[in-house]
Amino acid sequence: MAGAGRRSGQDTKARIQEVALDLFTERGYEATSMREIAERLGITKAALYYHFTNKEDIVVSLLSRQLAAVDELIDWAGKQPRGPELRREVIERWSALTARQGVRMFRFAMANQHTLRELKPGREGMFQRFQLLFDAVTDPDAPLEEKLRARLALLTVQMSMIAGRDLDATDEELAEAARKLSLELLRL
Amino acid sequence: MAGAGRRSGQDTKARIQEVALDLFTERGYEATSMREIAERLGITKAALYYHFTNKEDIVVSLLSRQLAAVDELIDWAGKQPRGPELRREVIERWSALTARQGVRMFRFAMANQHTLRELKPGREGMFQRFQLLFDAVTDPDAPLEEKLRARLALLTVQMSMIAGRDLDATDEELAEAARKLSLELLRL
DNA sequence: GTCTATACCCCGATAGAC
DNA sequence: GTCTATCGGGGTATAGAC
Repeated sequence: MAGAGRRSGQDTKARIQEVALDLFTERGYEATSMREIAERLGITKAALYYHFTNKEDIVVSLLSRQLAAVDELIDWAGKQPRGPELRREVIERWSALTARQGVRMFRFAMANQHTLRELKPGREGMFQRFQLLFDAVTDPDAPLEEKLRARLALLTVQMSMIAGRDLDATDEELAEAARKLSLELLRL
Repeated sequence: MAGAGRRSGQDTKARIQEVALDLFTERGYEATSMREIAERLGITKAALYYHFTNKEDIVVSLLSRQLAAVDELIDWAGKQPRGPELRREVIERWSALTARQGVRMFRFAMANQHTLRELKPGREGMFQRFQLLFDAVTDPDAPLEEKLRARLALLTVQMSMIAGRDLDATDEELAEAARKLSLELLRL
């Protein structure tokens, strides 16, 4: 066991992420100040800037694992033959990803859409990532309704986590219901 | 015709709302500063505070007409007998409201969810308003999936305006496709 | 390598002069 | 009805203590 009076940099960094995720989710990214984060941890604002280059960097660090998983799904989908089977499989994986990565992160992402749209961590921002997933699930020549259907099916998984928050069901039950409705929208 | 060199207070107020709606929608509420709004109009920040008590007041003034229409729908729905017929009619009115009030306003509302959740203009905030609409459309004893279905059906109308933005269709075509999918979700 | 002190300029908001 | 001046607090940058 390490001494209690000293903290490693790794430890502090993780604690910053922990506190930041809580505050960003509760009050929103913009409404949360660097001073608040620092105060909760008993350190100064400047200490945050040792561990992260700026406020945005904190949020990017929080999302990086999620984004890597999404990128993996996009790459996988790009290599498969198009069709109803792919659509079903993408929804299944997308749904599993949401459940596994933690509903907490996705609630955070949905609640801070506007902020996140500006960020470009790695590949090209999550707006473009959604676009890529949409493309994997839709035929480019499909009629408007079909394209909209595909987009809504993917968004349904996340939307449900927000819209069903008060429904007195566990996150797992909610995710399962969302998965079913999502497949239904794609007529699978 | 009024003289061109003088502006009435009404005029200035309307011009502030115009510029603010543009900026709030493009860059988001939090990312837009009072100075930017003032600069675009060739006045100072302080002048804004003559016309509006604070930044939030501008956004509330922009939403007031929309909210009045939503309140009307809630009140009407509350007086009708529950059932599939009411569900269909609520979706139809909700959809028409979205189209009529202007997609622009709803894009703004969706893009700034987190900000708007804190506001309580008049009745009780738009989070509670959604809740009331949900209640009108769902049986309290319905299973989880049915309740989620109702919520998603209502949200689909708005979500489509965001998700289908790149689909190279007119707002009217998009709204019509969304209406159909929304009814489909409710199995009507 | 880890953090504090301090200073910068922009933010929303207010007071008071014109 | 609009301005200037000012306030506390926000994100950010850096110098330097340990």
